[in-house]
Amino acid sequence: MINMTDAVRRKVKRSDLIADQIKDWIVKNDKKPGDRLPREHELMALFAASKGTIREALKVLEVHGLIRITTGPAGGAVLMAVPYEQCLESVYSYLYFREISTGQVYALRKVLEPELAASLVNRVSEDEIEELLVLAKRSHPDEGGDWEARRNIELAFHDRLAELCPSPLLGMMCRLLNDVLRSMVLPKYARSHNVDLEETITDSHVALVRAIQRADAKKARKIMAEHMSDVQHHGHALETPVKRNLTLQPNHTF
Amino acid sequence: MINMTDAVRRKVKRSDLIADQIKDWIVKNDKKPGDRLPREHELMALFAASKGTIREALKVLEVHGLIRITTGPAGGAVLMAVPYEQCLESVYSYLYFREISTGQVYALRKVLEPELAASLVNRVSEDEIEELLVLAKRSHPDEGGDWEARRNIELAFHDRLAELCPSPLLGMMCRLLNDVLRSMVLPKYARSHNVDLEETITDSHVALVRAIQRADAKKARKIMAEHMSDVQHHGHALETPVKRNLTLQPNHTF
DNA sequence: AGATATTTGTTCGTATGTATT
DNA sequence: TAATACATACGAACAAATATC
Repeated sequence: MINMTDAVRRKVKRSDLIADQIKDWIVKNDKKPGDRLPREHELMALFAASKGTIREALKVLEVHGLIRITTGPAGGAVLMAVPYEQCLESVYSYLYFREISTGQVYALRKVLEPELAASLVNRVSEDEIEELLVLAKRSHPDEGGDWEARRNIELAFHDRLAELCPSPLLGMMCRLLNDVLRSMVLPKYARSHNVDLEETITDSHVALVRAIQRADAKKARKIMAEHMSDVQHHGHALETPVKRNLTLQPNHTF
Repeated sequence: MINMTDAVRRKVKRSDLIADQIKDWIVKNDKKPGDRLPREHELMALFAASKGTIREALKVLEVHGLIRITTGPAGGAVLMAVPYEQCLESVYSYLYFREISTGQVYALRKVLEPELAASLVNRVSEDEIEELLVLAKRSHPDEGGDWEARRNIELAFHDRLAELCPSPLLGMMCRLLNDVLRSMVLPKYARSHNVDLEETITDSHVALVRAIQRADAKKARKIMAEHMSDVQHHGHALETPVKRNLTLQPNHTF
């Protein structure tokens, strides 16, 4: 049965309790990103705890990505909108001891990406359309680079779509799947240089951007659905558990 | 552009670096849930850091839910599969400063829950079928309890489905949406005692379990899709941003 | 550019609590 | 019950970073 009390009961340490108290303080005082938390010494007085304990409590918020701590005068803990990477790191930890197959990832992308595509209609500027077009064309096999680099560009295109998504939840889920694909599946991917498929991919991307530009949600959803079928059939061959990861690799830049 | 180096570069503190080193140690030594990490003193020697720094590093892993630290002899840090609640807490932090509408939540459930239903075919035991049936019937308006209690039972049914899902990713996403609904949307929900709808909901749940029992994936998907349309239309009226939360409430038990 | 004040970061010593044997 | 091995908490001192004058 659903029982959250176990998770809550596990918080017996003073630092964990104080972490929750600080969270309550944030909600209660309606603090926004950029606002500063009280200083360590003030927190020590506020919650009647020693420096070490307060620091452990702040560490909890910092690990969640809720605050950034800087030294020096005018330093301290400032609130911030949690960056996506922090969320990803937690989800990676969650998935580490669970078996994921490539088929499961593709199955999810198949239903989520079409929704993503449709959600972007009337939501992207002309500049962003242009940016997407450039990115889409860069994944064409004639553009050079090796096979893996082109796959990364392809995923970067999907990442950009997710970033532009007006629904934070949908955007997060799509980026999540992209990252799982990138860091866990791609390295195992058989290097099957299927040029026909690669051209189809590029064409789909371009057609998709055009549909979004024309504000044709129905067409955008359809193109993405077909696109997902294409890559699913290709990737489905390797029905293997994905490689596991705990730390984020800084290889995502290109 | 996608640039993970910022997130990585932010880790300049010794404790964060050591946390990553411990993660690498876990992956390298192929440690599994239940295995123990070296003692504090050994870790101090291994990574040449003081007690406080090691403690902060362990704190990072503990916040992610990757280890649980117990006191006493034979105590210390033991590895564990990250509980779902820990993942949820991170996602809550991620969503805290982002605007989410109820419509976005329902739109996602509409595409994910049917997949969840289909994924359960041939994956649940007779005992679990029986358990689901009991749970399904408990949400009937004749079963007593107030409106909110019945909504919670309804969500508990969906939670159980997600727990049984063979795909960790899909299961996690569905539970996530349930929790967002429960803790952020339900409290605002107009108490519209629509008895007809409530009976329809119970019927759908029962029919769904029967379809799963008959291993009829197509029917299961269809029933869930219609079910999602029903509740979406009802909940869609309140197109408001959802209430924000940072700490998990232990109210989920009933 | 350099000194200084302010704030976090790190370390140590010690005392306390807690679970095992 | 007592001895133990360990984590937890506190306080004080010092180190490092950084904004400001």
